[in-house]
Amino acid sequence: MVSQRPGPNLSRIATSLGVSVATVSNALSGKGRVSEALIEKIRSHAAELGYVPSQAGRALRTGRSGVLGLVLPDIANPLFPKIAQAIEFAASAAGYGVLIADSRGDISAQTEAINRLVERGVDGMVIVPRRATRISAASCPVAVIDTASTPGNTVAADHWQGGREIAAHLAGLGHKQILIIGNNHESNVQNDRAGGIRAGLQPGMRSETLWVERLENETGAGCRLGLAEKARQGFTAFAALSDLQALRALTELQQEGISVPADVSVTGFDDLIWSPVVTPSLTTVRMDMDTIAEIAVSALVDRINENGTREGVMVTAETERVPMQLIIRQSSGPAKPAQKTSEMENL
Amino acid sequence: MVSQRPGPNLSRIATSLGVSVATVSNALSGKGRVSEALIEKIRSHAAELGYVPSQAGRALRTGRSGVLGLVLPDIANPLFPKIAQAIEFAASAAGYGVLIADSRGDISAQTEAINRLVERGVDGMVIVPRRATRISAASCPVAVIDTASTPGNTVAADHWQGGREIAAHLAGLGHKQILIIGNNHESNVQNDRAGGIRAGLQPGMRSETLWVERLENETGAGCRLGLAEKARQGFTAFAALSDLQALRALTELQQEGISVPADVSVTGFDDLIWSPVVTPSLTTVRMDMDTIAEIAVSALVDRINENGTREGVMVTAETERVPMQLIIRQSSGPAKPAQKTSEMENL
DNA sequence: TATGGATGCTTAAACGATTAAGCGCGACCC
DNA sequence: GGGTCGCGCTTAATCGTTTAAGCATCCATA
Repeated sequence: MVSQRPGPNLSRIATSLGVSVATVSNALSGKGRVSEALIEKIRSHAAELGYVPSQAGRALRTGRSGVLGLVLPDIANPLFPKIAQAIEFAASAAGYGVLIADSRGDISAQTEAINRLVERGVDGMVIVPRRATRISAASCPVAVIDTASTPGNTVAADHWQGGREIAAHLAGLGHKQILIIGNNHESNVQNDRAGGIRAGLQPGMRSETLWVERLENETGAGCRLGLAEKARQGFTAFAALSDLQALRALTELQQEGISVPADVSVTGFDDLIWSPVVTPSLTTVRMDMDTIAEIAVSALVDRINENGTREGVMVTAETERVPMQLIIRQSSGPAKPAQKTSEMENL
Repeated sequence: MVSQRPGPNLSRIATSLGVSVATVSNALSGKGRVSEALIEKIRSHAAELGYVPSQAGRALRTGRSGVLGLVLPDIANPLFPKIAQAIEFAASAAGYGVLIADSRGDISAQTEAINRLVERGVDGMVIVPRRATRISAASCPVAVIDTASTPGNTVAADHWQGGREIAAHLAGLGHKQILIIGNNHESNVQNDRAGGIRAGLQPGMRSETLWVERLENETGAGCRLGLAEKARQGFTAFAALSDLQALRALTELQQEGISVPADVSVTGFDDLIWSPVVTPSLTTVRMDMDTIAEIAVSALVDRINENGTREGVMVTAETERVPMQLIIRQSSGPAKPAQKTSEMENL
């Protein structure tokens, strides 16, 4: 009843060439001692037969599945494609497959997702944690991608520095009053970004922070942010902590007849797919996901290859923060001279 | 040198209880003949020890890995999160894991990605093909999600019907001249959507199609679409074939001082994450990804469970097209009476 | 009282790979 | 010339699970 695997296996190659399975295995893996001539013969014959090693057999023997898990808080997050793509690429290059698991927002589902991956025998996993959750002990090496201020973080973009880049850019354009727009004040990432912006303000500049989530809890989802009013109050720059909020700000301002970047500037974070496409295209800060993924995966792979089991499962990397890159596009421009000096006196 | 798996295995449970491994296996799987009392004893002891069956051992014996592959043309496509989430959910519910593979846009990479999955021993895969590519024979069951007009398609949203919904909606609002905006005229999906729109036009309505890709090839990426000009020509509705193009259209029109929906209407496709968030929120058509994923996965699982190997690898499902749902938001409204009658004479 | 079958368990053989250990054999060294 | 070593291969054990087959035991039926 067992469905036969279609392809040939080691023993078929072995009997077909009149050698032992062990020799074939050694020849293909290049590990044992086999003569050059035989290696060549075995390899070509294996290729001819289209031999594909059985991961199951290998996994059973070696105790390694060759698969990494990727746990995401919510795949619907638009940042996900880049992360997944980068992780998949890095893992693939390192010879690993990637098993995905979505924790669908809630924390118990995150634990469940981790368990599912462990049951599937992943050799390690990359976790992008939900808000400030603590990773309950998984029985395999774990790399965490969140932000440097998260305890146990392995590697992440330097969100704080990204915030400073934004602040410096806006300062250079002459903006004095900056409205920071975030959607989740519990997110470590967003707090770091906002902190970076505030830390980068020059003397004579001030900022205020608008948490959209709070606004929505009070007045319902999809509500107006009231940015036109803010502009009238003297804010000339709207620094969103994610491109989604930036897009929201941009379209709301446009709808209200406020011109971007002539009247006010709008900036975002993450350089999501639509950022270059909207009009005006969005000035934002990009994470170097490829580098982050590569560091996370190679830290994970290094730990997996140390056969001596360390005490902790959390993996650490040498480089903990990867710089973010400012992408200047059309949505940011020189600050319009303040008209309402009464508001400026608030400084 | 072989790293020991941490948890207990069948034989540890067996010796610990003084029974044979086979009995333990039978008790846990409920397959053979074991007395009720012993089953209970074994199960509780296994749970106590935190026994987790080894997928590797099971896979080797049964020839099934319990893993499905998901091949995507380009994870960076913003539609991906929904597909991945839905597939992961459906697969998870059916007891399968999901291994992802990105073909990164190009066709040879798609073949490579498929091979990688086959090498990892997936039991089947879901493929969202790149444009009009033919799937080169994979040696496992394959479900294709594209559009009903693609040969070999397993299940997909009814893009044609979605187009008709849009057309009917715009017709009901009194629009006469509709500009269809697509980005890729080789995409089966986009062609079906455009075809559906055209087929749904009422007498007295006309449409024109603008392929952004062509425009970009001529004038460079990120170029203006010239929609304001089109609006002046008498087009009152802009029906984009994806929300990304809709967003592009919406922001360009707003930037040019054209009000949406007061002056013109904009519609999209797919109900992507930003659609409800932009101002005005986007009228669009949503695919029922959960249903599509469930159909695809269950067709795949059914085929996997038929141990008799059928000749073809392409899986078919009973329901081939899943209706799309019109989501009416703020970006579409009544057509403004035509001012340039000269243009209207073109009818 | 035999006989047949159901019951509850064990034995053992796979699945396909890896890898330590062993075994001739020729070369080399002192 | 005897001991040692390296080479090139084989033998055999092992990973953890599933499952067909076998073997007592006991109950029911003739």
